[in-house]
Parts: sequence; structure tokens; C-alpha cells
Amino acid sequence: MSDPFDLSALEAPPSPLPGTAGTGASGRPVGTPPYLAGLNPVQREAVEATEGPVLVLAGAGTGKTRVLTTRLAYILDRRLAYPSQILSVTFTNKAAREMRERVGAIIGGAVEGMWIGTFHSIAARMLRRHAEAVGLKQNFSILDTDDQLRLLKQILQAENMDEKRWPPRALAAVIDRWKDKGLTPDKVPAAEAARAFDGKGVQLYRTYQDRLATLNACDFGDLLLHVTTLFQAHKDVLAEWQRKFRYILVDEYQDTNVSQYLWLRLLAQGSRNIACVGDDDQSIYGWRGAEVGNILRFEQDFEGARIIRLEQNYRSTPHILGAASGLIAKNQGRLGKTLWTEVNEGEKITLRGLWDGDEEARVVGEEVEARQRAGDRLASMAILVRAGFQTRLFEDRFLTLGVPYRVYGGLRFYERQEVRDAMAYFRVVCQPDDDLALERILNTPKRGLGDATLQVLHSYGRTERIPLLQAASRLIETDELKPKPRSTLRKVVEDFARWRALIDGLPHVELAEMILDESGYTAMWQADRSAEAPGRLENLKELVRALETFESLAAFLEHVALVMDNDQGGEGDAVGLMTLHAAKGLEFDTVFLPGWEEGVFPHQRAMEEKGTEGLEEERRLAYVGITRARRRCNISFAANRRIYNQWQSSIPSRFVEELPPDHVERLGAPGLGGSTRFNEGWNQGGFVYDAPWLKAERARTSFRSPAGTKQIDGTAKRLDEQAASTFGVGERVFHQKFGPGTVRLVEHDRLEIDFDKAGNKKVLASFVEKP
DNA sequence: CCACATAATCTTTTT
DNA sequence: GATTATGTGG
Repeated sequence: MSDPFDLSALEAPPSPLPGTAGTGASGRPVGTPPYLAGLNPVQREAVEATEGPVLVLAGAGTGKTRVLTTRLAYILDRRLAYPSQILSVTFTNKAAREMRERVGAIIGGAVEGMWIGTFHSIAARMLRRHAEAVGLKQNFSILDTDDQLRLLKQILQAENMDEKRWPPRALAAVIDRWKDKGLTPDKVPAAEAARAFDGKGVQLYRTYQDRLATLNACDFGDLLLHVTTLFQAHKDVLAEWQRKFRYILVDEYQDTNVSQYLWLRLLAQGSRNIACVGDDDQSIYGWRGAEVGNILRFEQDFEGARIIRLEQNYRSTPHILGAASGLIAKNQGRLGKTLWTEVNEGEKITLRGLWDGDEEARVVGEEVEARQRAGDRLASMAILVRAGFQTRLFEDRFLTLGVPYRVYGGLRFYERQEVRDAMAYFRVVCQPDDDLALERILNTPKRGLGDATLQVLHSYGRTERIPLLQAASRLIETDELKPKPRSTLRKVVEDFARWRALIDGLPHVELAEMILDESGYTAMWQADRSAEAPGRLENLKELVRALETFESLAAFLEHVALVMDNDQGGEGDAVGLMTLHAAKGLEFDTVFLPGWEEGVFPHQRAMEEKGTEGLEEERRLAYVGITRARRRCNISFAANRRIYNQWQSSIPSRFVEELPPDHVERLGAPGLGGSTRFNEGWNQGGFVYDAPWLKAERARTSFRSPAGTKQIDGTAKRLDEQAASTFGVGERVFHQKFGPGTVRLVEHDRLEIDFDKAGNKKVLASFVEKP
């Protein structure tokens, strides 16, 4: 049943049919239904414990997904509930899709009625049903991060706040965190309010919410926040939903934030049949408001909760598990699990120190090719990086090698300019109050409605407290605007009115084509002679094709807002390239973990912003990375790295030292017969890694800092002095990597050198020698 | 109002 | 290096 408002399933649950208590849905005997076979005793316990609150602590690779899906199948097979009475919440769309598929594979079509989805999509579905109760209309828009930022920027500008000192991004972060905690503007604690954004945080938050209301829109955080406040204010509505859902399942419980937790708790108070699955060691979304505390506190929150631990690992070799366990043991405040495996063979984790990022990419590339020659599929290998931009070096390398690769979570289809423009048109048609969408395309294609016209519209809209399109339709009746913009604007207003009138009359695909055509948007790209234009037109066609699989424009917009993944699957065998975050839940035979350097991983910002807590989250990220590997795990770090255009020396990540030596084989590491170039690099590189935009930080942590007392400081200092004193401007020098060059600038231990081949670079003096 | 040039900033991780 | 904010001239 696809009608989101259908609550007909609120009737009593199906009681087990007489005489079928011992029979499955298909009438076969249920000694051990086939789907239960092959589960270990603990897994089976987790499947069969359907009544009352349950927390399943599932370590990496312990068959978590299998337990979840089997549990759903079990509930249905035993006829404990109709599909529509089951709520299954996941964190990502990918996980939701997988769950749907796997349950479907076990029990067949019954999945259709089940509420399987992400927190956000399920909350959105509920909110559409009750929009009026929170001051929205049923057709409200869901804003993405981009829209959110533009709106906040407008608000900040209206408040005359300095954009440099108070960037919209920062305000977005503050507001998002409040929403994550379930705090509406009036509930933000006074102390925090005083601190945030020059004391104006809450006021800005309130203005933002007001604006959202007039735009008939909400952001991601609102989806949950609105539903939770709705539940709290309308007990009858809550009771309705509590009665509906007999069983609730939650995946990745360690990643839930307070808002999600509150929402779940309210819903679960009905049946009390809530099962949460998670692993505190894999909590890696603290920066997004996730509260590990939710999982640590489960027993107190849900009285009589049963805790089941899944500890037998079916994925990795003992060395991989040993390395991961040893590392994660450095964290405090864990619930504690002991992963074990029956497998007792396998290779050690490898650890390599390399000269620079290029060499690292080269070595990884060689290894990938070697494995391929050995018969491994490319798709059985993955490179997991800390931050998105790190994939680039590897892409370059694979491109030159001709090795197919696939970047996961990169730029998404729906984030392309032309797609977003087209979507903006659709948004205005479906939801005329959506100013952000209108602004986006008001002058796209160019119509001569520039800043000046927009300003007039805005100020009129603000004083009258009406949305832009309404403001426009009134303004064209006045002589406020000059004749030319006025008539153009009239055309736009009339266009949208016409399209809107056709929403129910015309099939939505035809309407979409009409809009793109009559607006001149398609023509704009057809006239464009640039290289990208054909591709953009192709994407527009693709967009229209995608529309066909949806019932309406509105349904399509909802999908795009909430299911913005581009898991196109992709054809052909290819190496995976993704961030550690994106890798959670996946597994590969061979995993490469490059870039294990202080500042990169653990990331500088994580430690600066959240201190020890941040560091522990980074360590959990490392744990997630290692445990993705089934058979081989290769960790590496580079002594030098180019950030933008600057060369930086770096020291190996502290996590490298924390790996239990028994499970690690060091290749090419210092003192172990590795590359001598590497030895030089890493012994001399005196700098803690930092990015150029952290100049202040560099001044503090540089080894020139007088605060330093470690022995390595002394060494570095000597090198600095030596370097600074021995090179002079204009002198000819030689660099291992860049070859010969001329010194242009001396700045303590840093030299700016004009290399004959490589051009102008900044390098550490210690890497340069006299010819 | 637009087109082009220059300057500044950027990057953690994502529903 | 790339994208985006700002400024200048048509």
C-alpha cells in the first residue's frame, strides 16, 4: 500500500491462526524454518526475542544485518503483526534498500506494506500527514543544505552581521546541533544561548524558523523535530501511531541523536517492542549530533531491556581482528565486546611508510594490479580515506594505470547544476511559496531580472510578509518596476500559474517537459557552445526519464530530497574509492587505508573541536576501517604531502603506534630496510601536519615553538637553524623530487624555490641539498 | 544588467 | 587547484 496516509492497518494485529501456531505462513511445518537455519545460538536468540525492549550489541562482522532481516521475517512468519505494523528504521538509504531486498528475499511480497526507511524519510511521511499541526501545509518543501545556507545567509545579511566573522555555515551548524538535541528555540538553555553566535544565536534560530514557516518548508532537522514536538503536544496523534506500530527495529542505534531517540522512545512506549541494534565502537557521527550515550543508556531508558551480544565474527582473519581490537581498546567508556573468530589463519596487516602521497598512490596501484593478476576481482578491493579530497591522488593513478575505479559518495546526480535548476522549476510549480527555488531560476535562463529586480521583490515580500511569487504577481500590477522587467516578470508569473493549473490535468512527465521547454531552460543549454552543454542536456533527459518511475512531481521531489544517493551500482568490475564514513557496513577482501598521518587521520579539526572525545571518534573510525577487511588490510602513511600547493611534512598517525605489533608486518618502515628516501623524510620532517588554513595552529605546534621539550624538537630546531643559515636567496639547490632550482625566499626553515622543471614551490629546507 | 577579470577562500566526515 | 566572492567596464 503506497498511500502514505493510509492508517487502515490500525486494527488489531492478526492473531495466530487457529491450528497454525506451529506452521509458517506457507503452511509448512516449523521445526526450524529454513531462514533460521545457519544462525548461531546468540543470533537466534536475538531473532526470537520479539517481545519487550532488546538491545543487540553487534560487533563488526557478526551478522548484524542477517539478524535484523531474519527477525523481521520471523515476526511476519509467526504472524505476530501485519507488515504495515512494523517499523524498521535505518540510518542510510542504502541500508534501508538492502533491508527491503533481503527481507523480501525471505518472505516475498509482504515487505510492501512495511515501514522501512531512514529516520528522515519516515519522519517526513508522518509529517505530511500532520503538517497543519505544526504550521506547515501538506505540500511543504524539504530544503537541502544548499538552500538552508542561502536562507541563513539572507538572514545574516538582514541582521547586518559580518559574514567573515559569522559565516552562515557556522550558524547552520549551531542550529543543526540544537535540532539534533530536540531543542526548539524556546528550549535552548540560557547559558548556551548566551554563548552562541555573539549571543544572537537563538534569535537568529527563531527568525530562521519563522522564515521556514512562511516558505512552507523545513530542513532535515525539522523533519524529526516537528514530529517529536507534534507527538508531545498531541497525545491522540501519538497514541494513534503507538497503536499502529507493534514492532520497532532500529539499525545503527549508536548513531542516533537525541531528537531521534526522543522520537523512538515516544513511539515505543506503545508496544514496548523495540529492538535496537548497534555497536558503540562504530559510532562515528558524533559531529552530526549522534549520542553514543543513547546506546550506553539503553537499559535505563527501556526498563527490563534485554542485552544480547553478538561477538563471533564471520568476516575477518584473526590478525585483522586482533589489530582492530588492540586499537579500539585504547578508547575509554566502551560497553566492551570481545570479537572472536573460528578462522585461524591469514596474513598480518601490512604497514608502509612512503615518501609522499604520489608514491603512496603508486604503491597502492601496484598492489591492486598484483592482486588482479592473482585473480582477484577489482570490486573485492577498496581504498578507504578519511576525507573526500584524498581520493583524487588515487583516481589520477588509476587513470594512468587504466584500472577501473568507482568513487562512492562523490558528486551526486541531483547535485548537478542543471538538475538542481530543473528541480527548482518543479518545486515552484508544486509549492509556489518556495522562494529559494524561485530565486534560483528567476533569472535562469537570463531574462534581465537581475539583482535590482530581486531586491524590489524581496523588500515588498518582506513588508507584506508574503512569498516572492505572490509579491511578484502584485508588483506587476503597480508601476514600481521599470517596463521591461515588469513585463518579463509578468511572463514568469503567468508561466508558473499556467503550469500549476496543469498539475492534475497533464501526466507529470509531459508537464515536466513542457516546463523545461517553455521556460527556455532547455534552449539555454542548446544554445550553449561550451564543452559541458551536451552532457547537461543528457542529464536533463535522464532527469525526465527518472521522473517516469514516480507517480507525481511531488513524489519525485520528495525522493530527491530524502534519497539523494547515487548508488547507481555501476556496471563492471571496479576498485572502490570512498571515505571511511561511506564504507561503514561494507566489506572487502582487500582494504587499503592510506593517509595515516597526524592531522589527516586523526583529523586536526576533530581533535581541536572535541578534544579527547574527538580523538576517540577518530579511533573508532580507524576501527571501522580495519574491520571492513576480510582477508587483507594495508595501512600506509606518507612523510610528505602536498596540500593545495604547499608541501608539508608529516609524522605517522598515533594510531600506527597503537596497532598491536604482533598483528602487523612493517614494510618499508624506518630502520627496517625500507626506502632510504622515506627514512630521510620521516626523520627530518619536523612538522606536525597542518593545513595552510590553520596558520595560527601551525605557529603553536611547530617545532620552533619554545614550549616543545621533546627530544625531536631539539633535532628539528638544529635542522631549522642550520637550514636557515646555510641557504641564501639566489642560491642554486637540489631537491629529491623537484630536481634543481633557485632559492627565491628564505623563511626560517622554509624555502620558496623556483624549480627549473616543477615551478615555484615552498619546501622545507631540510629536504633541499646543495648541488 | 551582464560579461569578464581578479582575489580570496577552501575541505572532514552526511541524512 | 578550483570554485566562488568581488570589482570594473561595456
